[in-house]
Amino acid sequence: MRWSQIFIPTLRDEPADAEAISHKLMLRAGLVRQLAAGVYSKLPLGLRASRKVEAIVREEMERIGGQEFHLPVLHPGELWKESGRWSQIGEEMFRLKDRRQGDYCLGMTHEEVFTAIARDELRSYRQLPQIWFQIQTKFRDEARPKSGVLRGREFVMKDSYTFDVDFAGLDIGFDKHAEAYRRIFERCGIKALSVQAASGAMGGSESVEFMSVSDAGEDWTVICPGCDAAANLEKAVTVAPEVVDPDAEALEKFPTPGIRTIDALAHFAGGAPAERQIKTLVYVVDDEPTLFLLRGDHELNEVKLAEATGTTTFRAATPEECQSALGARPGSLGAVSVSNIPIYADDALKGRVEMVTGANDDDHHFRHVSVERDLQDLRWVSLRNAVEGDGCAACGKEVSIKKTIELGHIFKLGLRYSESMNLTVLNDQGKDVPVVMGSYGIGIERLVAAVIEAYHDDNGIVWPWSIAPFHVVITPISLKDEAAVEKTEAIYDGLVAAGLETLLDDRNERPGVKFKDADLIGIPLRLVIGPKGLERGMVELVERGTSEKVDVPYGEAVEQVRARADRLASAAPR
RNA sequence: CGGGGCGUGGCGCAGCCUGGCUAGCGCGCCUGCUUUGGGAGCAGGAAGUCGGAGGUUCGAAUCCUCUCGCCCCGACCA
Repeated sequence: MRWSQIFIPTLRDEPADAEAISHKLMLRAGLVRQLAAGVYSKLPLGLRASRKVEAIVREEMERIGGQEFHLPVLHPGELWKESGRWSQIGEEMFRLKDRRQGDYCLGMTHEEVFTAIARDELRSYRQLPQIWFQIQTKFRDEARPKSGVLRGREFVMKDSYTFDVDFAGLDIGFDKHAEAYRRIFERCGIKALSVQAASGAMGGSESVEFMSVSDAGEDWTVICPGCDAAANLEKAVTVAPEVVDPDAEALEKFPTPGIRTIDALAHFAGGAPAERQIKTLVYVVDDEPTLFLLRGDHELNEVKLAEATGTTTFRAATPEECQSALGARPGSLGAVSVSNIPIYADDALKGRVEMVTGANDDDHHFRHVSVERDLQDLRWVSLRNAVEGDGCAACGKEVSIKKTIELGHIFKLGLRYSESMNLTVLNDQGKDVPVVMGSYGIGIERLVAAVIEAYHDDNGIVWPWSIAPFHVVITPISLKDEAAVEKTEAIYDGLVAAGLETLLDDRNERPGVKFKDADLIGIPLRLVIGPKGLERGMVELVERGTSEKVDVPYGEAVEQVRARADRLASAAPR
């Protein structure tokens, strides 16, 4: 490909609207352009990179027996009403009406459609297992699109679905996907952690996320350096460093005028540091006031709250509701002697004595509180967010908490969709049984962006070989010397013939411009052909990643590039 | 949805508070000449409904009202 024949609108200035590095570079290198919030057009270079990722994904899906489909993006609302998600999902779904006022939506995921196909076509356990996948556009009306294509409202996803007659089959399909995903990310050059995750509204029993550590990420992942375990902060259960309490004394109420916060009480004479306080939070759970107790310096995790209570219908109580439930307003709330309200307590409070907590009497607190002595009917659960310094629940080693990009997510759905949508097959006993499903996704553009987050320097993108939109860029220093041009063309033809995706920078630009652009768009190998070298019969081969330069004889150029290419290509697994 | 910020030639910005000639600057773009190993120089040139609507005023990019869009923080996130 000649540079003059491919549209690569590079930008000198940093786009004002971009914050994330990958976002800036995707715009600057002419990979994408924004159409609306969270909606991006792929330009030729961006499309080439995406296609590389898609090809890897496709190969690995086929390796585990996946069969490629291509489903509609326009879905009848009826289908989503069957699964129940038409009403479950809120504003995140793009909905529309056809001319007859029928409900439709744009697919945000494809469980419903794949399940409908399976329901219509699968009759017998003998047809199972099936692994079905597609690479298709999804639409999600995100509340806050951000960071370029990292969180878009329209994006391409590889989604796949497994159909099995039993849960043992699901486990196999799930493990196959985990292995395929591991290979996909590795081939893309990404170190992806597999992370225990909350299933959310997706339903199902188990889910694993594939995370890439990056400041541009939006998820927090708790990582244990000892046993290699990792979990999403939403789910991670860790052990707080032990606190040594003094001997228990008798419960005592004391006045705390104007003290409303943990922090204020920590600085109040006669108060206590945050880790010696009990934080009492009141939520309305399924219309019932409910207490949640945490150590003063710990944060409530609402995903865990949902898990503990078994419902997603909850909200923080208003001050008025606190008043009517406990007799005091926020700032003076506590659980001492409370018995008519369900109380969930975070594990970190177990066995603690000499604590301070609200007295359910405005401007008063209790001190010398012994948790197990003074609080009744506690339901012990993990409620808090893990924090740095906590110990791994498995091996005890201190965990770290890192920002990560969610590249993939795999779910054991179980019977969630087969039951609601009536997908059954006959088993070997001739009995109708619901099909056991799994669902698995990888965001294509997000993966491209994550690669850029991981592979760039001050001058631009540094593509790994496997995803580079071109392998080699030829940079002629001058187009004036006809003999040099002829030699350049000969090398170009040779590289193309050798099967290398080669970009010939035939633009009549000054060398500096060409070098800058070549670095910016991140092509792994650059071949510089200029008068200086040609005088000596040499051309210069430069590696983008290492900046390593070698002079190679003109006559060996194609061969040498090929050798270098083979080395770069084999550095990543195939 | 709460909070903050920003919309001025293709890109990056100034001007706005304190209203006033033909709305500036850098980059890019076009033409010509010179140049050509890390974003060239000179000369000439094209290009802007100042996001939109309404209002105040003799006069609005500038003041007021409404509205649309985009970015960031948070909430949310199959």
